[in-house]
Amino acid sequence: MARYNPASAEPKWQQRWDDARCFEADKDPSKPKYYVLEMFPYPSGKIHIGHVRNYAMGDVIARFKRAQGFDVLHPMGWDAFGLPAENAARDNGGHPREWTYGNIEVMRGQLKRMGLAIDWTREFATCDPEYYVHQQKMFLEFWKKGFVERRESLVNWDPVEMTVLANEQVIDGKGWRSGAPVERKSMSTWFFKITERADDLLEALDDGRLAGWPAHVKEMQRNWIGRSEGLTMTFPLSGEDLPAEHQGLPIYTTRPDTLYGASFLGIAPDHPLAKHYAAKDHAVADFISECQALGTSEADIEKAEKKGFALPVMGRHPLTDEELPVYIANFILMQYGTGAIFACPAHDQRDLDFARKYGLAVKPVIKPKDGHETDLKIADQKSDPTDDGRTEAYVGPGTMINSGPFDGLPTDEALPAAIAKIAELGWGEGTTNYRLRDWGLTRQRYWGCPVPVILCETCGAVPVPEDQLPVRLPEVGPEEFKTPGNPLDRACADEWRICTCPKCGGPAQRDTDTMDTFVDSSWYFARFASQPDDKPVDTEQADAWLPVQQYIGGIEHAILHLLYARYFMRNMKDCGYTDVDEPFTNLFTQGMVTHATFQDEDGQWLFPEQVELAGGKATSNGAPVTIGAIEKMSKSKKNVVSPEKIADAYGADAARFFMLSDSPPERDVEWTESGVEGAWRFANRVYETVAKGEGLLAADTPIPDELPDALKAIRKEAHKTIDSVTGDIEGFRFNKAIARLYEFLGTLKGVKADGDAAPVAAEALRTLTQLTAPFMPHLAEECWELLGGEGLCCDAPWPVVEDDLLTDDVVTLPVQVNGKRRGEIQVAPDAPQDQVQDIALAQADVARFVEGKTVRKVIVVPGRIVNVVVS
RNA sequence: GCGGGCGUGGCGGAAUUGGUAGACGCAGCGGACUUAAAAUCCGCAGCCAAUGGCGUGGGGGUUCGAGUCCCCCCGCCCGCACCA
Repeated sequence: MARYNPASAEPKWQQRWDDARCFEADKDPSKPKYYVLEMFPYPSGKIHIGHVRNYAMGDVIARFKRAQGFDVLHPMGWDAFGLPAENAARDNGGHPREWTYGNIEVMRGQLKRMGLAIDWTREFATCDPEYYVHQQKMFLEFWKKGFVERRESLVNWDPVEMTVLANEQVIDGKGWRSGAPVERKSMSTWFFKITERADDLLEALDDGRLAGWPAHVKEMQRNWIGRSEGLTMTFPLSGEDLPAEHQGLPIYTTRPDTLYGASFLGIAPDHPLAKHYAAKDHAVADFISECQALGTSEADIEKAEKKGFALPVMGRHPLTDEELPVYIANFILMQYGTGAIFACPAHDQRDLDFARKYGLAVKPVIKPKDGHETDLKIADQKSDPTDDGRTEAYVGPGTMINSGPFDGLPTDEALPAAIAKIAELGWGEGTTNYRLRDWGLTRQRYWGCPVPVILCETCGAVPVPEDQLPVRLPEVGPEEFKTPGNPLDRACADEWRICTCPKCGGPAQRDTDTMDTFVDSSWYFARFASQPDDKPVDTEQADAWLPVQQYIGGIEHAILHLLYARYFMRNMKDCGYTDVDEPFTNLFTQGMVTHATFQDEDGQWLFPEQVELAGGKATSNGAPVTIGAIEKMSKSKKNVVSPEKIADAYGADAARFFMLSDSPPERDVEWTESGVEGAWRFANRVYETVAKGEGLLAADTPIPDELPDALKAIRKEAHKTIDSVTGDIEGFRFNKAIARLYEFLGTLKGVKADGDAAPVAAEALRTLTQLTAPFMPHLAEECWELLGGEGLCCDAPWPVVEDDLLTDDVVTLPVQVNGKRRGEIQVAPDAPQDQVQDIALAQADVARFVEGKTVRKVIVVPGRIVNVVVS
């Protein structure tokens, strides 16, 4: 018998699908719409196996939903702007554009080889001017509406990439790509005012709008937004040379209840007041630079010593009139709150550490709840009679003491009372604070979407008139990419950059910044749904598809991309482009593909294909090889496999199938050669099993109502398999769906396909083929053709379960004696309890353990289990 | 430190959510076919002192019955991290 040959079958069916335009969306308005999307790839050069897993998952959903009668949108495109293209031009010559489009060309071919059910008519790259022209238009619209603004601010400057980074792109004080320590620099750049939408972005996480998102992703976004309720209040300051603007110090606190425990005020090293004194006093300036050198990049910041510098000013407590010293303190962040705090050492650990170091007062104002009594000893201390000398701050709830009018109140009541009191006295008000910062959206790079703005000496920033859009990137020579920095800022771009102001006609320059690539990816999914020439989307058309019902991608985008896209969608809604605010109804974050690592005797990493595995030992050309940890595939450790080589050896179907078969999709999966071989074996067994029923579907014989038990059992298995595979696909349990397919294939092992058995075999083999189709679409078409099915398998409607075939006539019940399994009985599923009980007690294995004992109770759980309790 | 998640055979993982623990796959072992090997097919397979006992990181509890629920402990992973 001929074996299944993916090398010829796969291209053949891909061509047929193409010719029939099977996967183009929007063909049948009578069908319900379903939009499934995987995060689009960056055109780095070639597809890696992680892409295969990602797109295989989306493809299962796309094909499954299509078979279920949905009009499915499953598009593909390219997240094509970004720094690697410039780096490639720097290292290898050429232009970022050539590199990018060349890579797209290659990767498109590789993706097509996977046989994905994609509507390629909607493909675009974000570096296409036809795409970014609309992004520029929206930018200007957002600007007009006040969603975006240009402002002077301290930015995160990556000295290696020579560009600004968003806060989200700074990891441990280092650039997320370069790894270089980030510097702080003052610049005029553009910001999306995402903090204005912080509340709505936060609320949607909890109000059911994102019910289809994993809890941990929502939790990460919640933490990232970091909303806190508190009090902003101003402490009066007095001291030498204090300019008017510093005669009050605004601070932010989430613990206004501890206000009576204040013993000093603290400001961040880069606070304006600190700078004021730094200008006059070298000691202050030295201390500030010392703090900045320490930076936020210290890994063990937890242990970093609290340090401070006392300023020649005094604060006054508005409630108690006490004098409070003012310190520059290294643990205060300018970016959070007002960059200044009041410190209550008794009830904040950092404040306490600081107070102990500098001998400042520690005054408890909260009496801990019962059980914490020992935490508060009123001891004799010289500095403060209420200080008991402890080094651990009490941060829990309790009852207010030493707090004037608040004495006796529980802390949760003292908190709003303190805010009300301060507000009443006019010293401050209750405020909400966010950890989230506005999104600095521009980069000082060439290969990005140009900011469509002209900077005029007299008019300031002026929008490029709409009829002049898109502002295209100017052509610059390949040598420009060998120089660090932004070519748009250099003489090579003068012809483009130097222009006249559209407003006053005077001399002006273009903004040489380009947009962060996260802007490009914040709305691409909408453009997939609708791509008119004259506007970003046609609202009606886009909203017919949006929101994306199922979005699939890596957990690494849990914060950045997914938060930005949610934000951007809201801006688009306010501009009337859509009625949708949440772009992704259901989100699935898939795990990574990992692989064992191999090292030779010299510690050099080896590619998997350089290693022979036999009997648990690994060798390379006879030399011993150490098998290392199973890790995320990375070029540096060479633990990578090429999807192309796998497709050559086993076919795309086997690769896709194995990716989904071994682990739950949200977890990491280890790529193994033996695993993909298992998938290959499965494909062949399916083909050989189906081959027994050649032409059966063409015969189209009805299944008789009365069947022999053996044939009825096959029908039951088929329908149970339809039921479980359908549920497992819907629930993203692809590994379980595949286990069911293996099982079903096992039951069909010796199946007869002729005579009386033919109609049942036809149904069973058709079922096997169709249930396998979302995972192994090429094989399924080959089987479908073999069976004589009508048209293409991918067009056939999903099999429907006959419910009466899901129930059994006889069920096997385990029987326990005192909770231990002793035997089993066979009864009708609806047998009366006392009958089941009698049968159970009569069963020989059970009787043996009951003999000589008293039966106290018999528990019968219908259809499940029997438990006999004896003593 | 805070937040989230997890811990089941040699490995990846199932277990209808309180009801037969280990489905399915991988690796392993035995057999068939072959001169032989590969491939393929058939079978076995949690552990042990085996008609029984023990088993879901450890200890306790609730229950007729616990991988699943509750309490304590141990270990691992992820995110945030001097956020006032």
